[in-house]
Amino acid sequence: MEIPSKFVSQNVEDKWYSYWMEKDFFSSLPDDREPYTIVIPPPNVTGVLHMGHMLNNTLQDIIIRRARMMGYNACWVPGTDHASIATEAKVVAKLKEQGIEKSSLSREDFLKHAWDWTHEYGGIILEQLKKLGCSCDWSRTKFTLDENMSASVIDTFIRLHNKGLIYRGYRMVNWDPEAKTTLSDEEVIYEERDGQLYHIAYSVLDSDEKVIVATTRPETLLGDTAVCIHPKDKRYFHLKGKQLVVPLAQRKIPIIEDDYVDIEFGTGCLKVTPAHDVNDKALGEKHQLEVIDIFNEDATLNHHGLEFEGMDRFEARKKIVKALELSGELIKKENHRHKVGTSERTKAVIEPRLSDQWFLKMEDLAQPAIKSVLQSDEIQLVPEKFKNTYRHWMENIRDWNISRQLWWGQQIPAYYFGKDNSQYVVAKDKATALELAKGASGNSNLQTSDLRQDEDVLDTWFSSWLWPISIFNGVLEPDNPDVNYYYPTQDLVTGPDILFFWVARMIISGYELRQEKPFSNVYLTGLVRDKQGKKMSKQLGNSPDALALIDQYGADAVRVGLMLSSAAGNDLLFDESLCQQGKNFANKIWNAYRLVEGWKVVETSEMPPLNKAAIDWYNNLFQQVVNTIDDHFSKYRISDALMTLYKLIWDDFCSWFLEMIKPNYEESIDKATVIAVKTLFENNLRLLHPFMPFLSEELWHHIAKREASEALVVSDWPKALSWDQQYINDFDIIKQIIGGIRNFRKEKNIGFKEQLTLISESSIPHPEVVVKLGQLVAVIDQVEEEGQPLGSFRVGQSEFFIPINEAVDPVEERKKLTQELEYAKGFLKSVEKKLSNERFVSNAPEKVIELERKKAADAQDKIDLLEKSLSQL
RNA sequence: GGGUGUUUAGCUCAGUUGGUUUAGAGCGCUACCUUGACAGGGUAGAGGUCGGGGGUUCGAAUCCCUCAACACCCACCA
Repeated sequence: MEIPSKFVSQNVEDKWYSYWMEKDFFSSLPDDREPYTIVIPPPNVTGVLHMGHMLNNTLQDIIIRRARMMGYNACWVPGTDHASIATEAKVVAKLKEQGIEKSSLSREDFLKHAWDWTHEYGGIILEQLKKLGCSCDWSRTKFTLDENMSASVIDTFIRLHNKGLIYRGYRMVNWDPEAKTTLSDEEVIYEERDGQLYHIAYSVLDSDEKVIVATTRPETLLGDTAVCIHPKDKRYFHLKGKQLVVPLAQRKIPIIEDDYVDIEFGTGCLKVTPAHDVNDKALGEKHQLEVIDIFNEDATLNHHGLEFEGMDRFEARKKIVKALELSGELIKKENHRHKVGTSERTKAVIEPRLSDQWFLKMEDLAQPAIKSVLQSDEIQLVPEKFKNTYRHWMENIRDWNISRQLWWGQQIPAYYFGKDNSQYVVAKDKATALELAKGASGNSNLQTSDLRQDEDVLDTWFSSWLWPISIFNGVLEPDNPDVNYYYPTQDLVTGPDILFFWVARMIISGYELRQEKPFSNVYLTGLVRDKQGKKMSKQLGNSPDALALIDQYGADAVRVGLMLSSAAGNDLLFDESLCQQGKNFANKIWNAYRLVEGWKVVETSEMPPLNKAAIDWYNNLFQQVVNTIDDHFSKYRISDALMTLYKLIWDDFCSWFLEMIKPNYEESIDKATVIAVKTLFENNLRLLHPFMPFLSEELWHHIAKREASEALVVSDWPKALSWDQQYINDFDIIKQIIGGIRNFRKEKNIGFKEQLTLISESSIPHPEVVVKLGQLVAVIDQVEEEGQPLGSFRVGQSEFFIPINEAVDPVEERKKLTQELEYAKGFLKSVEKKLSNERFVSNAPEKVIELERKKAADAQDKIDLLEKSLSQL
């Protein structure tokens, strides 16, 4: 026997993955079967596999492998996302290392570098997913910047623009001065920081009076165009209509009144800087104030910055505070803790900035998406608790800023022309744009060179929101066979952190573009956290190396480790010991196989009754478990499904079933039993395959030599049939009996099998309890026979004793029994109290009362028994 | 500031419309057994006033109120 005593995963993983790929088990084409489709949440093309990916891709693989075995046309479409900001930031950083500034490159040259980068590192993550065992249809791999995918994005932009849903607006946006781009609200992270609140004196024009204004950002005073007071603030009544002088800048600005101002905060005076604050912008518009933008795009001061021109904003702040101190206009500084918006990607402090941006109107688009999740249940969120979050966001949805000042992505298909580029048209290419522009301007002499395409690209999410449609080319060819067959998909598995960025928007685009939901179920995983409870992420660097884990424990073990305790929507505190548990499990199964394989088989002998009983029992138990597991799957309780299987295999199959079947040392076993055991083993492997694909496939081929068409990956998921519960109940009793006897194994020095035989051949004269299991008969009697009690066992809630010829310590036994008796009496008392409660009897359902009566009767029986036993001790 | 959710054994979590739960699982722990499948395996056991307080009910981990801690989301007050 050369089978190693431990399961070695590495070779097995490579072997079977390439086998599956070679035999083309994962790819899918439309046929007459029912489709089961999952689209992968596309990871960042230059990303590396982390725990979050492992978690949600394992889930998807489990679901799709089971679907495949259930006879669906399973199709899991993989792909990657261009992740405009993140990738561009990486490319810029890399170029910087080489001494190249982005600003020194043309758009074309930069994109060339970006593509080089993508080709070099892109797809690494997909290779890593293969290591994990992901059974994606790799022939369908998509990238959000593929030609067709980009064309789909442009097409959608044009379509929505022509519907009047996309518009251009001069808006306050989140500006990342580091990346020199706008960020969506979702990409801004607010951090608590200690700052200072500066009280600055503004002189009232033609008066000696000063007005004190509080601000956390003194440098923006250079862009002040008013100071605002509350109209009912008595302290400042006399200032109404007057003008102030901005310190340093010496500009004259008006005092305006607005009840927006909080009288209580600071000094009750608010400096208004329309160019650099969202609220100030609103005030500015209301009161028609001038807008003075004091920053360049990298947040250094521009020509409005006086002598501070060219300085970085934080540098300028220091200098300006100093200058105000010198001039006596800085009245006081106080510590002030406030929140500062930072860029998710570059960590730079974001700057509110006014600029031209493209927006998508969301309110109307959101309606079908609200309905399908919250009213019609066309789309199920798992777990349901996310419905509330979803509702809250959708009902307060704001227009989506879809432009980004980047180069890496789909360039916005808007073409400007005319005087100062004041006009524009939207078209899929320059030639079409030219025609449109000629029409729009009435100038038929326009040339291609008169058109200037918008410099910005579209938000990455504006391409990924089309993902379930565009990967089947359903945007450009809405009627093609693929999209008609695969769309809508079944399940989406992703993290709750992108419920809005992505999930909600896919639902919106699905209804807008195809009038149909993109998927039926959304399984939201938890975030993977480390032991300290911190979110695991690349940025924090606390994520364990996913591939190292696979190397160390094996892919199957890591999959099991991740699944073991990760209920949907609950965060998972990742602990490597779970992988060890997975590895132990793999090893256990491996060795169970070694045991079976090592048996000496005899063709001639008959199957002993005990084996027959055990096989019947396990068959029934198996059916019950299949039903349970299917039920767990239908509720997306993957973790529970695995735990159920884990217990079936470890406890019932290995610890009970195989122990009963296994021949004594040096003895042989009949062929019929071995065949039956191997069939049961195979059934176990079928259930196991989605969770542990490599190990299960390996053993599947050890058990029998099989053709490709018979591989486990494409075999049948066990059908959930009915079972005889009596078998299972009876065996539970047998287990308890044996458990009771086993305690005395040492004294008796007999094996497991003899124990069973002992029971089955027992010839106690007046049996009070007889349990039948197939042909196995356990006969149990109370201790009133000539023998001394050797051991006790419980059946249900009753305690019984087996007469055996060895004595137990009577003192210990008495103590134990007395304890049991007191407990039983207490219990009976509580039940009787309940039963004597009139309100209970008159109100509780018949079923419940019946149950209580039974409890009482059982307890009484037990008390009688115990008392009898005690008196005999 | 607004919202949502979580709080059950040492750890990670189940507990489905209040009633077969005198609260369960896995891991861990303790004791004993076992060296011919399994540097492991088996059996048994300990361990929880279900975050605190109040209420509804014949009956509450489960429903209501309140307080506390934690997490996340949204908005962002100079």
